[in-house]
Parts: sequence; structure tokens; C-alpha cells
Amino acid sequence: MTKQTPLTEQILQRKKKLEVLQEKCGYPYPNDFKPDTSIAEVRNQFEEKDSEELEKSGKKFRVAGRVMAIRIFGKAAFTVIKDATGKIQLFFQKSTLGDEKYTEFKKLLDIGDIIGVEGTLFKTRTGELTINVEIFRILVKALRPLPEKWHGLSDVEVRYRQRYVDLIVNDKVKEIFLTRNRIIKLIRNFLDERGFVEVETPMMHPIPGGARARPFITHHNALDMDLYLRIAPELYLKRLVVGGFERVYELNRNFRNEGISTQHNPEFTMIEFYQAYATFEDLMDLTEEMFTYLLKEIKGTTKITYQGSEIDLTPPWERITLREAIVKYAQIPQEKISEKEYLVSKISKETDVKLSGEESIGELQTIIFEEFVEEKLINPTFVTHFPVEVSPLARRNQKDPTVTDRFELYIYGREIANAFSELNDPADQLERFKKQLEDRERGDEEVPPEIDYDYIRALEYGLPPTAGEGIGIDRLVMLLTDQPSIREVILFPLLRRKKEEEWS
RNA sequence: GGGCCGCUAGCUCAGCUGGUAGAGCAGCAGACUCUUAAUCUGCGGGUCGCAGGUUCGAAUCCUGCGCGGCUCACCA
Repeated sequence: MTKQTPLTEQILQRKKKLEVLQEKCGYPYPNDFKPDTSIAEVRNQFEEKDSEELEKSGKKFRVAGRVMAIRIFGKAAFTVIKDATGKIQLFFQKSTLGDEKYTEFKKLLDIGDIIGVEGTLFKTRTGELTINVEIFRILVKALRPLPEKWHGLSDVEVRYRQRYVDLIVNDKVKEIFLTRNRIIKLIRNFLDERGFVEVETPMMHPIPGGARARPFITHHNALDMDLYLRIAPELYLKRLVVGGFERVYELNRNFRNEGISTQHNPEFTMIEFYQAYATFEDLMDLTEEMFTYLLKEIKGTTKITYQGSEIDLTPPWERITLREAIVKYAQIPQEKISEKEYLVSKISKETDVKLSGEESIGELQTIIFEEFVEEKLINPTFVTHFPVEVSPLARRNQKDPTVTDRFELYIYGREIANAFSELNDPADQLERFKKQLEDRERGDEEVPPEIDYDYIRALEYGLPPTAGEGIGIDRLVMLLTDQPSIREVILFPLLRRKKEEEWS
């Protein structure tokens, strides 16, 4: 015999037990045990009852779950099992189960196995609600040991790569994803109540558009056609507004072929919604309402703590134009706000941004905003009227055509939402697409490689005056669950692939 | 892509200025009928991320590579 690693040794131990099980009861992966209640239900109903009441009822319960702890005392033992709803303690007694079953329990059961039990409730001397097991079956034999019971699993790489183990062992991780689910349901509920229709538009686009980002490229064999995973659903959703869906939303994945960080995952979840006959100002009100609703349901308050910082999300939120913001937070003198030389010199002196020299005033103002202002916007702030050059799909402001009727919502220095009154002038839209194409020719890879003429055609049929908004769901969940990294709110974040030979 | 940090038993971690590796949990054998990190006795378990180099000798020092984390850049 060659030496075994401890892991294979433990797996072999468990496989041996599996074989014994097979001899005793046939195929060891049965699927005929039906629990008649959940652990949470049992707890809710009987947690408050005393031993006497429990004993008197004598009612039997069938529950199933994963074994999380085993404590053996000779002829009796406690275990803890966990199902989707919670944990409960089980009591195994030789005198109740009989020699054979008790030995099976003692010799074949491991932490991590999934069992089904039937028994009556009682309370231990320390008052813990416990099932006195009369019947039990091993439903699934776990061949691999769970991480240590006290420290659990903390290696982040293993937590992300083997999220199933993370979820078994770290209850708080599961909580995050349950909260994520609630947030998503609440958002749907909020919009549904206001007459929005949820739709699903393509995730494979012949022309990427709707945002500024590099796309993933894929290929359809039968049509022999390259396709791009969508970077945003925007242009399709606005086509639907043209088609008469006056209030639509889509809540799903976008894909951007860019860097990975604590704020970025290549595939991420976004909601975009569009409301005809509304303006970006209406959407600021709507956004405040939506967040207030979410906070009330999830947190019970509009004041939260994120990574140690107090954030007050009680509306109304500050509304400030981008130009005002750079005056206020970047100390740009009011009279220099559109002075190219001043802006260029400020950027070159005080930041690492490398300028090409071809930037417009609006682009320079936007750079100043990003470099000096964003990080200071801790409490929720609507920054409005972004320059038209950086807002190719937004409607021009009618008093000042150099800016757009647009806002971005910042919380804790992060962009959480982006919204604008939609550009519905097909001629202006075509001009802006052409401008983008010029940028592309100058090497800007984040701009679509060709003009989406079908979108222009749709505008020519007439897009009602509309406002639309996108909210990054992952970042919102991070905020509401106080998580520092986007990977903590995405079940399976993208990681570099590991070589197969490292499988163990 | 740059910088910094990490990678030691299945898990959580020790391991000093170089002398060929240790604990707890988990596992195995045994004792134990109210524990909840149960306890007690005994035992087994390692390609120290990988590959080179320096050295009489490397988990430890050096170089390269891999994977991960943070961060900067990039990402409106």
C-alpha cells in the first residue's frame, strides 16, 4: 500500500461506510424520504413550549437535513442537522433505536451526511428543543469532510471556487444571497405596482451598444455570424418604448470585457427601466422612492452603516450639477469652469491622467469630476447635467445644449445609478453615433464598431419623450449587505481557471 | 499590466537570524445516556503552491512561474 494523503484517507473511510450502507439497504442514494415539515416550522411552533407540553402531545415529526455536528456519549448522542430553514438538535438513544440502528448511527454517520429522521420533540436540561429520534435513514453519504466546525472555511479562493462548501458552512454568506433575492423581488414589486412591464431582450447583439465598454465576442455557427454579449439592454428597451411599451424594465445580466476588481465583475446584474412621458427629474423622485421602499423593507431605516461609514439615505438627496460639483468639491473657480488651459493644467498637475490634448471642455470637466469629486460623495447625491460629449444617448438640455438632462447617483463615492431623459431626435442621435465612429477610428475600442442604423430607424418612427435609468444591482446589494467586494454578492464570481491536475 | 501581501495536514493556523515540520478541529481505535467548540486515552495523516538557484544542509534566502487578496492603472 502506498501512503495516502489524509484527504484520500478520509474519503476512503467514508466510501467504506457507503459500501456497508449499500449492503444493508441497497442503493445508497434513496429518494423516498418525505419530510413533513421544515426545521423553522418546528421551531416556530414549539420553541416556546415547555417539556411537559411537548411530551403530552407526543406528536411525531419527519425532518431532513445535513449533519453539522455529532456528539457521542456512549449509549446516547446528540447531533445537529440543518435544512434550508435552520438548525435543530437531534437525540439518538440506544434504548430508543435498538442496538442495530444505534450501531449504524455510531459507525456509519459522518458530519456532512444528509439524513432523514422521525421522532418526537422534547427539551433538554438546558432547554434546547430537540427531536428524540425513533427512525433515521442516511439519505446521502458525504464522501468529503466539511471544513472545521469552529473556524469554518475562510480561504476566499476556496470560498468562491467551491461556493457550495461556503454556503454549507458559512451561514452569513447564505444570508447575503437571501437578502439579494429579497432586494430583487422588492424592485420588481415596486416597478410592477407602477405599471412597468418586465421584458427580456437579446443578450447576443449583432452590434454592441447602449454603454461604453468593450464587449465579449462570440459566434453563431449556423448563421456564421459574430455576436457580442450585450454590454447593456438600452437600445432594445427603447425600441420597445417605440413599439408602445410605455413602461418597461429588464433585470438581468450585462457582460463587459474589462478589468476585475472589488467593484467589477465581467458579468454583472443591472436593472434598466424606461418610462414614457417622464423626465430625468421624475426619475430622481422615483429613485428616492424606490430606495426608501427597499431600505424600509430590508433595513427598517434609511440610515445605514457601510464599511464603518454612516450613510443617511433619507430623502430628499442632494442634487447638484456636474459643473457645480467641480466648483464645490474640486475647488475650480467658477469663472475658470470652461477654460480649457486651466482644466488641462489642473489635471496634469494634480492627477496621473494622461491627456491626448484633444479633449473637449465637457470631457475635461468630466475627468475633473471623476478625479476630484466622486470619492467625496458619501451621502446619496444626484449629479446632473453631464456634458453632451460623454452622454451619447441622452437628451440635450434645452437651455444649455452643451449638457444633457442626465444624472448619476453616487453613494459612498460609487456610481449606483445612471439615468437620463432619452435622446429621441433621430438626426441628433445619428450625429452622435457618427462622432463615436470617429473616436473608434482613433482607436477607442469602447465605442461600437458600427452605427446601429436600425436604432436610428426606430427613432424615426418616433420614440415618445421618455426617461430611462439603470441601476447596478450588485453594487446596490453590496451597499445594503455591507459587503466590501462585489464577489461577496455574486454566487460564482469569475476567477481564473485552475489546471485540472490540481483537482483534489 | 504595476506595487504590496499570501499560499505549510481535509479545515483553521504555528514554525525566530537556514539544521529536513507542529497544534487544534476533522479521521481511526477505545471509554462515556443531557451535550451544544462535549470530555478523556491512544494512533495514523505533509510534493511546506510549482520549478530552478545559493548552501554541507532550504518551509525558511534568491530568481522565475502559478493561483488568490488588496491597491494603483484601466473601466464614463
